[in-house]
Amino acid sequence: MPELPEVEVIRRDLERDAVGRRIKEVQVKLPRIIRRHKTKKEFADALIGAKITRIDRRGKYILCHLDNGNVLVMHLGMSGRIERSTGRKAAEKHTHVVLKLQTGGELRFIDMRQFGELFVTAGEMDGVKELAHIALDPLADSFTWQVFSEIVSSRKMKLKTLLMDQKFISGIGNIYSDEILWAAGLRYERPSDQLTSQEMRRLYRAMQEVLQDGIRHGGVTLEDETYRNLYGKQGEFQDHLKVYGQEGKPCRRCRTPIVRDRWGNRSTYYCPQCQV
DNA sequence: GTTTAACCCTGCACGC
DNA sequence: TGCGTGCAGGGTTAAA
Repeated sequence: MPELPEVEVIRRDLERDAVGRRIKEVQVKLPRIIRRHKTKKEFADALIGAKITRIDRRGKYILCHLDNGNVLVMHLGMSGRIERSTGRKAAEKHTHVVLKLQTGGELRFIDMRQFGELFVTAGEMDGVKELAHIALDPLADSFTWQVFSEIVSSRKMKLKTLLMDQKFISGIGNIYSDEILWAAGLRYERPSDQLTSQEMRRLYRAMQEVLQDGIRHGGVTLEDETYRNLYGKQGEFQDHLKVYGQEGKPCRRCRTPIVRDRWGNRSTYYCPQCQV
């Protein structure tokens, strides 16, 4: 569920609240979450005593840079979240990893569906090798209209597949891809190499605007309430969704009922009238 | 190169 | 009440 905007909201929270703090103790309650490591000890030893110096984001991955040269990489999967706690409140169900901080308090990794993961790796000059396949961030300054245009037009893929493919564009998932395509007035199955230059510009602008809007509204918290920010607050962008989850409701542009298609094993929502 | 399906997982809704 | 089934979905992988 967490996509680029939700992850960015958490990144900003962590930047405010975790940078400068030292990790005192690491508890791993579910080894599956640190599946890239052979043992809990290997994971914990790479973290204990280290100070968090910077928080970055690469697509849907959060990168906590440490003063020992390591990087703690976190992916929230579908239902993961990170909670800042004083440590006094009992850990809620599905709390799988706890990082206790030297100055008090702790960071808890909570994930009902266990698709999320944490791992520690050596930081390198040009990033983290495990994330080498993750494409440029669509909100990065270097992700220009020209770069986007080249990515889209040089492939023959359905637009939604392309938007969601982390190798080409990072951070977009099922919810935001539907919203971006609605904002651009384009159908999810349109071949990426057959857009007019006007359509291409609309798609680029829609991508930037929808993602920024998502961040501004604190991300999307659906009815399952799995997504919260670092302090447990829900997002508000679900109240601004134009198509995702809006099946049968009138399109905000043309009043035509929004349609839901089963596409692969995902749902996709669109307006059959104004998305062409 | 691109598409499709299966897999991982839990909670919930639904039908019988 | 209780059981089985299907669904939600991100990323990876294998097969088509």
